Amino acid sequence: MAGSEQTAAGSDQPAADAAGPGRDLPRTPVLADVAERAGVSQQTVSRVVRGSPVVARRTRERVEQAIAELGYRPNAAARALVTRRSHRIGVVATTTAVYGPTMVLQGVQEAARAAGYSVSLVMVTDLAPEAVTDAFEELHAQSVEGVVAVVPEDASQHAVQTAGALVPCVLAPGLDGDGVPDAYWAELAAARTATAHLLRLGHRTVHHIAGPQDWAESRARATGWRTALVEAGRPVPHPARGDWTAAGGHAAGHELLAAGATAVFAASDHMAIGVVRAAAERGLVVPDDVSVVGYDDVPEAAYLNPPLTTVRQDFTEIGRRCVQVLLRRLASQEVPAGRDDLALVVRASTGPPPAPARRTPAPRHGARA
Amino acid sequence: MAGSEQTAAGSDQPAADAAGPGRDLPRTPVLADVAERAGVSQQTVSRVVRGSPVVARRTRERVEQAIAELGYRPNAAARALVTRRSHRIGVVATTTAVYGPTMVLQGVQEAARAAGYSVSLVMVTDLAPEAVTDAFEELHAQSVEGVVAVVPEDASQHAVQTAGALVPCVLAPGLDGDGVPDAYWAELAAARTATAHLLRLGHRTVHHIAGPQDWAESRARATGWRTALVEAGRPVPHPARGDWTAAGGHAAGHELLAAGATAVFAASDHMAIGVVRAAAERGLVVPDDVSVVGYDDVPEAAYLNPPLTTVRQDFTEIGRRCVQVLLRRLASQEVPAGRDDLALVVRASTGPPPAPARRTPAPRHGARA
DNA sequence: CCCGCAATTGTTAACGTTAGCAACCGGGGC
DNA sequence: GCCCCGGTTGCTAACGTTAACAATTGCGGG
Repeated sequence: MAGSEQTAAGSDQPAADAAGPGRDLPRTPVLADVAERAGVSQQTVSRVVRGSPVVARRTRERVEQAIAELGYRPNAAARALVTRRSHRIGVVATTTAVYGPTMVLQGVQEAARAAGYSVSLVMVTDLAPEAVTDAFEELHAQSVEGVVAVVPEDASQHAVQTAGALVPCVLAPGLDGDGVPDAYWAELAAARTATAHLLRLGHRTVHHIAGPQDWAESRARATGWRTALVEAGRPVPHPARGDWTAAGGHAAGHELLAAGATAVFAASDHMAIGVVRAAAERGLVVPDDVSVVGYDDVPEAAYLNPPLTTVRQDFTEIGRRCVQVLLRRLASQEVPAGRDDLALVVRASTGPPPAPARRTPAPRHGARA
Repeated sequence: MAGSEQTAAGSDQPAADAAGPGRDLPRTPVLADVAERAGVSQQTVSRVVRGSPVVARRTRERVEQAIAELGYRPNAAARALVTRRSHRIGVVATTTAVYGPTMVLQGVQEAARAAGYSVSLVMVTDLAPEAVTDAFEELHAQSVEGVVAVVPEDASQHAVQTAGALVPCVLAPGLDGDGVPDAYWAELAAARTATAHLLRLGHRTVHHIAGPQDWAESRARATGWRTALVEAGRPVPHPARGDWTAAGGHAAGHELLAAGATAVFAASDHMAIGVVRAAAERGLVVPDDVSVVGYDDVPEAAYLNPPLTTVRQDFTEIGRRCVQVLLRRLASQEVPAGRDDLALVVRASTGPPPAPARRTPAPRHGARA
């Protein structure tokens, strides 16, 4: 050991080490190379790299210098192999509702990185349970330590149960286990508030465009809407169903508007955009003839025509919470429950109904429909 | 075969898991377990797993059954260690302009998966060169075989050069090396077409809201806009600068409208949304008083008020192409050049100017600003 | 002057897989 | 009868790292 090549007059190409791979060979350096250069054992280098406190100061400095000179990088695969820890989490995300999942993804990435984890991504376009299961399998094959799923609850139900046995999973809102109800209640409450806002403006009732059936979020929002209506003793019209997109909202909007809706609560901003468009196509002015409320508060919401009243949601925070829950679960710690990032933000797309129940206001534009 | 440790009888542990793989121990099975069960060597199992053709049919079947029974999964880390191939590519993505990068990411993911690669994601919020370099370093530490970068060209310049020496990199539009000019020309041409469309409608000139300076896309689009103006011999007004967002477009839009713009070409749909809003705030009607063109064709564009004329872009395809280029480069194959996914789609946000040079039309709304 | 302790450092053996080569086997050509 | 053959299969040694334990050192106390 400590065969200092330098003293051995190594100006040209001496046998740098036993096997004799020339030192000028640009092979990526490994622990052994650093050890040789620093004149210590591999184990000591390993200790330095991992920040073990038992290394003498002088030794550590010498090793660190050797690392810097050689440009040494630990090999993740070797490390994962021996420690049985990959320091990697997986994300299964749907791509349907672009804005939300993306922001969640960002939060996940951010939090994971901060915690020393890297993230593997699998995006699923096909939401058949089988496809989702495949996604989990693939992540499992990469030996991720946990998975965050940003997919509709129903599609992932089976997959989570199957994969959950192999690797810890957290479902999107990040409040699973005992927390699930909380996430549900929070969404429900926000939807209820949004609906109540419309009722308070004087609308006799509020129509709803729900999201896809298999999302728990859709159900929570629909239930919140229904709750507000029932509490106020108003009729509960049959909800339309959208697919989170503007196109879906547009179709559903026409349907509702044809039925005489004066207030529409859409389960996503993009669907709300479609509703506003449908109204315009029918010669109706928002908010004079019809009020529209969205959900998500996408960045554009404040700049639409008219600016959209909506429920703000902190997607990034959701992503961070997912990671937190996952990591705590991995460490068998208690996970926090509760969610308070939802807030109604009132803008110009909502107003009193055109013809309130009791009063007959001066006609202002006259619905041209 | 596997019995070597047993004959050696070295361990004091009751054979449970020291020697024989305790069949009731729920440890995850490894190659050796399958080998023992199938009565063959590890090597043969390995060959079956990898689909090597030299295994006899009967043997293969026996091994496959053992694999199924045990639920064996190859260990990715061990495999990566010995083959020196991670079958993983990295993506560095900015999160600023949500729609584009997300769709690119989806294309990347899709293509990578199809090619047997998994993807590691690092999102950068801070676009300082140093932060971007960090992102590359992190991916390198995960021993990715290549990196796709969806970040502004300038921020990644340094990082790509640094990291490029260690691992192959492809920059977002996916046509680098000799292809870069092509991507540039395609964007330029599309912007030129969009601008020409406005001129053909009768506008004396067209104002422009550019994207952030450090994106090559911004420069290409601005140049295309300028080219169209120069070709038509029109004055070239000073362009405003946005940040891809509706908020930025809103501010820039006010600026341009105050300067009397009748036609605005925004470098992104979200900025165009901001412009339309700014127009509305000034009592201007789109397209009667001012025409607006966007870029991207986000899914909502067709449902805005009014539906937005814009340049369609196939982001997913871009992502796929990035992977293709990367993989071909890894195999030292020729990479294709060229890009033809851009197309102007004309909708209702563009029309003739309110007061063409020669005629004096009846004033219709009168700007209340 | 020796013992033991604490602080360091080194040695050995995994981790689960694949590559390279050796070994085996039944059969046909000479 | 011998040798070589292609088709299979097995053995051994890596790959780069960490865990567990052993060895070495310096130092104060008995």
